Amino acid sequence: MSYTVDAVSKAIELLFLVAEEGGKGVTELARLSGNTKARAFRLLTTLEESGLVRRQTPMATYSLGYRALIIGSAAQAQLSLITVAKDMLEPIGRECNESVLVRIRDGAETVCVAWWDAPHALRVHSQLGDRRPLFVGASGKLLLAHAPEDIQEGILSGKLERFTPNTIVKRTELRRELKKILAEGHSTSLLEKSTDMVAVAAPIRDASGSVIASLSMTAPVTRVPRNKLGKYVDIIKFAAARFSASLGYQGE
Amino acid sequence: MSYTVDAVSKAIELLFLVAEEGGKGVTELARLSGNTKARAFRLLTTLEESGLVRRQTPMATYSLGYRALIIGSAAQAQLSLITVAKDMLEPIGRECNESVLVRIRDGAETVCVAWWDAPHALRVHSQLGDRRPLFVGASGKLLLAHAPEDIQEGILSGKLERFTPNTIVKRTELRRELKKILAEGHSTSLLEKSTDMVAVAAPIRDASGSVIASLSMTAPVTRVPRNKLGKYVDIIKFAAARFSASLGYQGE
DNA sequence: ACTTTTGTCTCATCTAATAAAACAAAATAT
DNA sequence: ATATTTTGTTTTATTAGATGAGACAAAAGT
Repeated sequence: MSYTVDAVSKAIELLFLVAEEGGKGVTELARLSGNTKARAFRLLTTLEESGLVRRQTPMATYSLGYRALIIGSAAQAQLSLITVAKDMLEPIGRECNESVLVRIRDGAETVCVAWWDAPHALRVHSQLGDRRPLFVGASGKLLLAHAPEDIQEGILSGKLERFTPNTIVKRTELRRELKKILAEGHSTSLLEKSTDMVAVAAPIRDASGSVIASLSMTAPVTRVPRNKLGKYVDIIKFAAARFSASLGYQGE
Repeated sequence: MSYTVDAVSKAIELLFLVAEEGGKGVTELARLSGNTKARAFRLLTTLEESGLVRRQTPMATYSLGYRALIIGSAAQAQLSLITVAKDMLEPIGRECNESVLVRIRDGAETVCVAWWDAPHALRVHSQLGDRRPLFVGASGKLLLAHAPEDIQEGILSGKLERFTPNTIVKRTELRRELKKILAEGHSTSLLEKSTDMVAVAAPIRDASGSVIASLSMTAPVTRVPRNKLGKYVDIIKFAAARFSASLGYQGE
């Protein structure tokens, strides 16, 4: 028996459901979450009372509330990864003269948690909360390479969706790529996610030494052709090491 | 009997407590939240399992987790106030050529939920989640004027902390000011919160007509002396009206 | 080495969350 | 308009499961 309170787990599950799919009613949320209508109603009412979700009348459709926003900003202040990123990302970006961002793994996806946009007219526009699959792109593959076995197996046994001609969709090839990423300590992407972008990523470690995030640079291929990518590998790897040091990582 | 689930309310209360005071242990959180140690432990373990909080070992100290961050970014996407602000704030700011921001009321405080920084060397630096009391400054007083009676009474019966010589600390004066704000449809602040800033605020209304936020402009008094403030009143009032219209407000 | 304080765990008790079903209020169809 | 379906909301009796108290262990402090 684990030390968790079922009603709370179910309520949080419901909160995440509302986060993913805002604007749904009690009946649908109940169905999607596998709760009875009565339970879903009571849990949602409780969440509403706290301000985490709010009910749009009429028709009682639920979406996230302002308290969720506030919790999010408090999290930004408490997560050292984010506070460090706030200080370090801009200098790193200026060094690259390209957009840089920090992504973490959330299940089988990566999420952008911090970024700095390069001041070019043509640039990648990133945003807090941007998601993408774990197996494409420099940071995706990097985080996949450092993910627990079960996550890796989950990805490798599922279908690998093709985004561009360069997307790695063959299992064996992806496995080889992951091995290479671990050996070299960085990851690159040439037009894997979209046909005009390249990227470089390196691991960010916390005090315990485990990889908690990726630091990546991404730029249009027209500005950074593949033979010029090597220069950025060094910058990003070194910057990621400094980043890790700021988080208390002692290794090398 | 209200339709809320007690365990869930208590868990969320604990989540908010962790948001306010990160880095505390089970015993202290239990004491602060009025729960038994066993209950606090179980609730925190449940929150931890969901990723909303995380436990720093050793010493089991709790702080917000990445899921809180993710929920926050989802909330930004779902709250129309925020999405509208993302589009409208920059043009409004450029029109003023000063920093502009949107604040909401949270209990007896205001919270910054969106902002645009003017590109001056000397500028107000705002941030998501910035808090301040409800009775000082242009947006504070504006939101107080539109707050429910019990909130107003709570503020007016408590102590009004002085921040500058210009802070309104007399009840009767504050009451008069609130009445004036309601009558005129905007609010101003001359050096009330800090000795070098002035501000103008106007109400943002949603489709139901209730005031849900304030739109304000704030600038150093050296750039906007008090006799030049009138110009901004018009800009901000008009901008707030457009803002409200974007949120579905039909009135005038 | 001792004391205090912390986090973790067990267990019997009874609160309080639950499912099911009735109800009401919309929305949709006829 | 009226009937029908689908929604959200409320009640109630039942028993699952959350609870408080306190034991325990592992640190932290003295």
